Amino acid sequence: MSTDCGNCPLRRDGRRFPSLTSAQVAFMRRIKAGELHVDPGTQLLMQGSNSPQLFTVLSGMGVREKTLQTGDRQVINFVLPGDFIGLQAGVMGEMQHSVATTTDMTLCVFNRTDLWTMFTSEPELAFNVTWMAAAEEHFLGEALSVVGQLPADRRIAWGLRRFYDRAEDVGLARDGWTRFPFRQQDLADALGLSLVHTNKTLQRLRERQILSVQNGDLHIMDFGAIDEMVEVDMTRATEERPLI
Amino acid sequence: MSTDCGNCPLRRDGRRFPSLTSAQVAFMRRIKAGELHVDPGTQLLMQGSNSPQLFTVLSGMGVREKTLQTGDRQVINFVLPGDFIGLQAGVMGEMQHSVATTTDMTLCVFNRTDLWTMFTSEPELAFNVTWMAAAEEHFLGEALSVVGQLPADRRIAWGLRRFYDRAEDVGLARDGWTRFPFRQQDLADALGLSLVHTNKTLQRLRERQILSVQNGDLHIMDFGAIDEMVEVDMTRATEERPLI
DNA sequence: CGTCATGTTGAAGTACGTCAATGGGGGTGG
DNA sequence: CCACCCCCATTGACGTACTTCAACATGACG
Repeated sequence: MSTDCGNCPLRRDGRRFPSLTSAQVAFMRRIKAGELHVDPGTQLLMQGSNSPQLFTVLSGMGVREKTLQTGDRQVINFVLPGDFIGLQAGVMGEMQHSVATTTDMTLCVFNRTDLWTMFTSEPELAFNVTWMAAAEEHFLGEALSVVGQLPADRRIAWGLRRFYDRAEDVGLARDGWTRFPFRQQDLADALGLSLVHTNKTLQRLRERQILSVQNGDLHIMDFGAIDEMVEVDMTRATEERPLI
Repeated sequence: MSTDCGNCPLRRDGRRFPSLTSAQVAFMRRIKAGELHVDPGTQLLMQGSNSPQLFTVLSGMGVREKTLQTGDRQVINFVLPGDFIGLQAGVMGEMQHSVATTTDMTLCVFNRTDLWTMFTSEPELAFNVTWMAAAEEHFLGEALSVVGQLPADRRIAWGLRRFYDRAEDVGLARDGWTRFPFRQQDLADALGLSLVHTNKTLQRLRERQILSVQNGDLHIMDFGAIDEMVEVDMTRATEERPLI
């Protein structure tokens, strides 16, 4: 049974997504091709492939990752509900990274060809797509700065703080706590660190009562300390963010 | 004297930009607010500011850079003719990085408010904006992978090869040669390396007859060797790329 | 002819990576 | 209920690619 766009779970409750006009809801209903449920450990989009689909994550988490020819892996970003994935293939013709799930996941499926329809008939939604691409571009510039310039403890503080904020935005975090269904290896690959060094640095952050990752839970214990460690501006847009 | 959009220098000759319909040219003429000429060393867009303008680079080069609170600097990307800058501020409200010139530069100026007009009246141009944002997102994901996973010599090989390809796309490179109006410090900051190590690594790449940077010129001597060093897929889109 | 910016070089320190072993929890099968 | 395995977290020892410091060289410019 497919979720109705007029009753999208992401737009309910305290989440930071704006509501749509009825015409926009009707449009989304029309282009929604279906719903996809997948298990943990599933490859959704494959590097080098040419997927005709775009997805919006309704629930569940995963990683966007890029595998180099040596087998080195970079986690580009963690994937959370509300994320729109596949735009690069939709726009550029071929995926240059993969998306893999780490939990059960439910996704909305759209056909790539309908993206163009959106630009001609629903400019506000099209603008939202651009907004999201620009937001992701901004995030990646920040990630590049952190990985390029900061030492291990600050990278980790930044990465987990950013994850927490994103989880909070979609109603998945409260009081410093959130689910973190990833391995230390995933975190290491996201921040350009080795597994061993990530493990040891995580331990010291735990001892310093700053944050802790255990049993798949992330606990931010000292927001102030992280703000001081992280050299980038962590202020977030206060406005609602779009969703496709 | 301002350049006419119908005679845009970027769309002439062997450059990889598509031509526009006459309606599109008329639209561009209408929203073009003016032209800006600046000297080397000029800050165009400032981190933390709220510029009401968007720019397309007509000629000249520079850097997009992010300064951390410690003073550490990350060069996010080199800026070349054809680049569209200011979208993040245009879409998200505030610049999170700066753009600075390293040569004389001429830019087309647009008002941010006209971006919305473009989405309502010229969907194809709006789609092009999204295409460019997705392309930049792709580039940054690749940069993150390289900085996160590869050793110094491969980072440099990747960075300079990518620069060469981009320069070639806009007709500024031939036979392995192109202008490179940046300091070693800029390259180091782009790749997350120290100046000293960048210098020594550049020297070894020169001795190995792979590439050389001297007197503001970049010379790619051995494309094949670079392809082997660089662990990412260097294939480029063969289609024409958009320009705003 | 001094000053400034950039490139170059050597020496010394360290944050990080690699290697390798251990331990624990959760499945699965006997 | 135990035995086995697999995946992942943890720990210690060791090596090194990188950073930092500091000095010097070069050319442009006024």
